[in-house]
Amino acid sequence: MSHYNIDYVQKIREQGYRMTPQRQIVLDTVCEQGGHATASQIYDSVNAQQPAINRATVYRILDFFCDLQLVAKAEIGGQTMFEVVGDTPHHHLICRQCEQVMSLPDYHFTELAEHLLVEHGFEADLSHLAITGLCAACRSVEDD
Amino acid sequence: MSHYNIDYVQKIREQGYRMTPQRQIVLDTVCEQGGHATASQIYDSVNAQQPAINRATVYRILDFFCDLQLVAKAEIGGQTMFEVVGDTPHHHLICRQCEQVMSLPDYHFTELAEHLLVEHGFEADLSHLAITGLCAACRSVEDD
DNA sequence: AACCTTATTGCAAATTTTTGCATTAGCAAC
DNA sequence: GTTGCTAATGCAAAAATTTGCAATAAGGTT
Ligand SMILES: [Zn+2]
Ligand SMILES: [Zn+2]
Ligand SMILES: [Zn+2]
Ligand SMILES: [Zn+2]
Repeated sequence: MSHYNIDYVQKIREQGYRMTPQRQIVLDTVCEQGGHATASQIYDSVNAQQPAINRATVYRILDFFCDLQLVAKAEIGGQTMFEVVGDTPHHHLICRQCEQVMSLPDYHFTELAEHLLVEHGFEADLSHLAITGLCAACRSVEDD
Repeated sequence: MSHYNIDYVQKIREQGYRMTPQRQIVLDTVCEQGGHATASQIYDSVNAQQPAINRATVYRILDFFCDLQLVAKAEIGGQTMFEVVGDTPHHHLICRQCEQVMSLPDYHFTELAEHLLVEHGFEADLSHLAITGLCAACRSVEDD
């Protein structure tokens, strides 16, 4: 999952914010991570490359990227995870029993998005939802 | 929002867990709070009544109630909020611009739940979702 | 290239949340 | 009512996250 196809620098500047080396490194790191990573994991990785970058800075940058929707945050298995908002938006179904995490392409939610827009005028960011519940396997066990 | 109409004691015991005075007080407190409250706010309130109850205990109990689905947790406005799962399940639409929080009855999501069940065998807990996006008011401003 | 405005950073401290472990106390069985 | 098993609590320390503030630097302007 790379970010090089989005003009994130422009996206940052056109809102009056600034691009900094710290932000560049954090963004690169989140991208390299590929899947989901916690803030702490991302900090560790950033720290390994650039020990001078402060922990608070990394946390603030992750927050900032979420606001700009360059990065998505979701609670998965009791942990807050970060992931680049890439070219393939997706959602997750998380089993509360076996903790399994399934991924799901986002077209399943277009109907819902449409509904929220038409009936509530609300333009939902359905780019990375984490929904908990019981997976098929765990459901059949519960039926005993 | 009261919990006195659910047999939460049975729900706890039938899973092999125990009812304790600490759990009783935390549950009462979450109910009294009415709407959403952070773990810290709940601790403060518990602490005011029973200073002997430890902070870690309150955090563990909130987590426990979430697992049992007596309490729902959701990220709202950048904060993790707790709320009793009452007799009227609902969801929230949170505007990323003006931070406004709207409530929504849960029947809007039955279609989605159905879909996830039929196509993915996944029984979603759609009891308290928090969806971010842009509200109608903020959308019309952006169109300028 | 020098200058200005103010967004961003680093630092240190505060706050919040999690964790390991010894002790306590539910509650089921007798 | 006593006993026994083990879930749950308190405590203290660790880890994670947030915050206030002075110093720094991005990037638009001259
Ligand atoms: Zn994901
Ligand atoms: Zn499962
Ligand atoms: Zn709610
Ligand atoms: Zn709004």
